[in-house]
Order: sequence, then C-alpha cells, then structure tokens
Amino acid sequence: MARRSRSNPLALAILCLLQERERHPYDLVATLKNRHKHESIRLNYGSVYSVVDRLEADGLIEAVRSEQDGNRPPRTVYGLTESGKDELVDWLSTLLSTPRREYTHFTAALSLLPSLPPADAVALLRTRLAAIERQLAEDDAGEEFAGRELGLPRLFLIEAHYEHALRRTERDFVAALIDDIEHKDMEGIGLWTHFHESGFSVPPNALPPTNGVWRELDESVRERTGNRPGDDRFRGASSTQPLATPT
Amino acid sequence: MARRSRSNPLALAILCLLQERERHPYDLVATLKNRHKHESIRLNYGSVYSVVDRLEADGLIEAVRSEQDGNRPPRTVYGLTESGKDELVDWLSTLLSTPRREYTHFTAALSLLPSLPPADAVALLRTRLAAIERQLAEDDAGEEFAGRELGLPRLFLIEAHYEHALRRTERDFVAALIDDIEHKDMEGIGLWTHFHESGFSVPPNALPPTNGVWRELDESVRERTGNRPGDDRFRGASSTQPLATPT
DNA sequence: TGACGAATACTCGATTCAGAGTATTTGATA
DNA sequence: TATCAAATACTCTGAATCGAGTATTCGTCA
Repeated sequence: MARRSRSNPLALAILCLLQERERHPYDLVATLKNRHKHESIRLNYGSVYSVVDRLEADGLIEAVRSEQDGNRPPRTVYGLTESGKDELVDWLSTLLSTPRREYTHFTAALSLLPSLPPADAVALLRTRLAAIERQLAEDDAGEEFAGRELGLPRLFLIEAHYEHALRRTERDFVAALIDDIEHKDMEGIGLWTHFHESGFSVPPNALPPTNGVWRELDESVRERTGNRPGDDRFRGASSTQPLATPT
Repeated sequence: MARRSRSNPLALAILCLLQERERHPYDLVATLKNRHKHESIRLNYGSVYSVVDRLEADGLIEAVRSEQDGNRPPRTVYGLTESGKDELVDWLSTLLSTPRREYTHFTAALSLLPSLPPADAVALLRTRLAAIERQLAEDDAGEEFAGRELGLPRLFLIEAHYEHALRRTERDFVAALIDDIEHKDMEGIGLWTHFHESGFSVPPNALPPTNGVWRELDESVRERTGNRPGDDRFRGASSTQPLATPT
C-alpha cells in the first residue's frame, strides 16, 4: 500500500480518540474541542468527515454500528482497527522523534520584512509586541485557572506550556529586533532605509552589481554562474513581444 | 469584492518579488529558492502556477508580455498592479502586527503525548533532542558561512535567526520535559504510567468518575452539564443496531 | 560527435480542505 | 404554550494543494 499522506494531524488525533473507545464523528469533534485540542490541531467539520472517510478507506478505522435518535440523521460509530493502532504508534513516534521543518505565518512575514520601509516595520512590530505581552498575561491567568480551579495535571497541558515558552521567545526576539532596527544596529539597515527613501521599493536588485547582496549570494551558493532566472541580474535576453490577448 | 483567502504566504512572497520587477513564474521559483525563501515559505511548482492564476484573476498582478526562447514553452511575464501593491502592504502589515494561532506538527504531537507509554515517549524525545542539537550546530556553522564568507547582512537572515531562537527554546523544553517525565516530576505521571501498564491504552476515561480528569474539565469549562457527546462520560443512550452493510 | 545528466519550464489530476449551508431537537424565556 | 436561540449532526461545493510527469535544451566528457 502506498504510504499515507500524514499531512493532517487531525487524522492522528482521531486515531488517538478512537483508541480510547468507539465514537461517532460529532463526538470526535465535541471531545477534541472539550479537551482544547483544537488549539493545537486545526479542526473543522468538513475536515473531520473527509478525514474519517479516508481513514476508513485505508482500513485504519471501521464502522462498528449505526445509531439513530428519532428523526435525526443516523450516526455511524467508528472503532480503531489493528493497522490503525500500528499507524497511530508509528506516526506519533515519528512526529515526536524527528524534527521537521515547520512553516509559520510569522516566519514567512519576517522573511519578507525588507519589503516594507523600516519605520513602518518598527511600528507594526510594536503593535505585535503589545499583543504578545497581553497573550502572555492571559497564559499565566489560564494556567492558574487550570491548575488551581480544575486541578488539571500538567501532563495534559504540555502543549500549552510549550506554546507559552515559544511565545516568550517570540516576545524577546521581537523586542530585540525593534531595538536593532531603531538603533540601526544591524548590517544592511542603511541600504534598507536608503532604498525605501529613494523610492525604489526594493533593496537588492537596485544595488550596483558589485555591491549586490543577492548577486553575491547567488555566486557563492551556486556552483556555476550564468545569466539565468533566479540570478537577480537576469534580464531575459530572449525574444520579447507584447502580450496581445489576455486569457 | 469578497476578501481574498490569504492562507498561502507564497502568494505574498510572489507579490513582494513582483514589486521588485516583472518576472515569469519560473523566475519566481528560481529566485525564491536562490534567496532561501523556500525554507520559510512552502514552495512547489504546482502551487506557484495556481497561485499566480489566482492573483491574476483577482487583479493583483497582470501579464505584461510573453517571451519565447526557441522551441521552449512560452513564458508569461507578470507585473504588480496598483491593487496588488495595496494588498501586499496590507497583508504583510497584518501578518507582522497581529499574532495568529500557528499550528505545528510538533505541538500537535505533544498534545497527543499521553497516547504513548511514558517510557516510549522519553526514548523518542531523546532522539529528537539529539537531532535538535545537531541542527543547532549546523545553524551556527551556516551563520558563520553567510556572515563571513558571503558578507550577507543580518537584515536578510532575520527569519533564520528567529528559527534559531525557536530551536533553542525547543531544545530546552524537550530536555526539561524528558527530565520531568523520568523523575516523575509532573502531576499526572502516576496515572499515565498506571494506565499504560494496566493495559488500558488511554488514561482519562479509564478513571473512576470521581477522579476523572476530563470529567472535571468538562464540568468546569461548560456552563451546563448533561450526557452529551464530547463529555467523556457520554455513552449513547439512544437506540443501537448493528451495522448491516458497509458502504 | 553523441550520449547523458542537469536545468529549464511547465501541465495535470487526484486529493484534501475550508467553511457555508441545512435540518432537527432541546431548553429557556415570554 | 409559542417562540427563539443554541446545540446537534451532518452535507456539499468549490477552491487549494501536492507531487508526479513531460518535454526541451544546454553543457560536458568520453
């Protein structure tokens, strides 16, 4: 059998819940929300039903019975199969033992930061910093609540603690970044400022070739040189005609 | 016009590149890889072409001309429109200023940790820890290289520095977690161990009601009580018949 | 000079997903 | 007792995504 996709951790969460006992789809959703798993795993109805179908098609879960309450739509109750149990252990083990590249929106935004003028960037990062501080305070209050009021053991809050630690790192990083930009305490800021002030909206390729930041990167990173796309000096020496008809 | 989806940061990256100058799709891909943006933004061919189509349909970019080199497939060169420029600034500003929930595979895995026996969890986390340490060492070497050999300003490596900081946090967290589990230095570990040893693969609902962790959570978090799905005491009091025909 | 691998430049189809929409029931309120 | 909001339990559709596949050309090395 071709390897399953494993791209959506919701499928893994479902396997875990079905390991506890049999459940119908709506019960899965309700339980996940109840346990606040939707804060660490993307969850919505459409996904649940299609993921359940896929798991069933792959033989990892199976319908064990159908229930009906009055006139409501019948509910199909699912249980874990043997190979489902195997997949659960293997998948979860891989996720835990092997770091993989994680893509986040904020990292993406940081990598595009030079596309905004430095002053704007600082203002926006300040707004973010304030929001993070608020969130950190809420985290503390929430932990207080879970620990004291609910008596919820730390074991069941591991992911919340981890996210809290990440958030603190984010706060420190953003604060330091703001400082560095403001005090021009970072290589490249002169260029950044200059190019936005002089009306070129983008730094790298506006540089004369000899100082071209990206050019140097291109040269060093690639074994061979040449006038190729991706090389920022690329200007298309091929035949060019105006585009006549749009699609 | 209905608000654009903004779920795929690749579209934002493309807007940023087109702000620099006009490019054709393959040039976009090559440039993104060249600048190592594919390490912070998920990138593959299929996505690029469909994202470009979408951006064009939304009027954020437009085809400016078509080039052809000998017998190769013609290349359509795109440029940024005025509303594209607006969207770029607005989208990037939002990403920077407003924290949003970020879903990662590792956080998902942590939230499902109790589904494995504690001893297994510790072993897997140790493997991860070693991999993170290796990665951290590579980060240092890579930074050395970029800074010294390439003279690449820190401004263009912000995202790499941020990921490095996150990785250090992850290392510390994982190391501490291993310790806590091993020294049973965490509330809930007794139960966790017990339930895996006694053959119940899952802790929460195996508890007697009076000590039920999730039950208490359910009670406290929800305003009302009752025998409903998602409540872990739920056992389906409705009519039940065996499932006759599978689909 | 001819063969082969790497790079160029996409195309296509099969999943996968998000989220809006639908219909029923329960419980609180007026 | 009628009504209305909230909760229950999905269904459907169109969009987004992924990755494999295709076809051409260039450079290099025997």
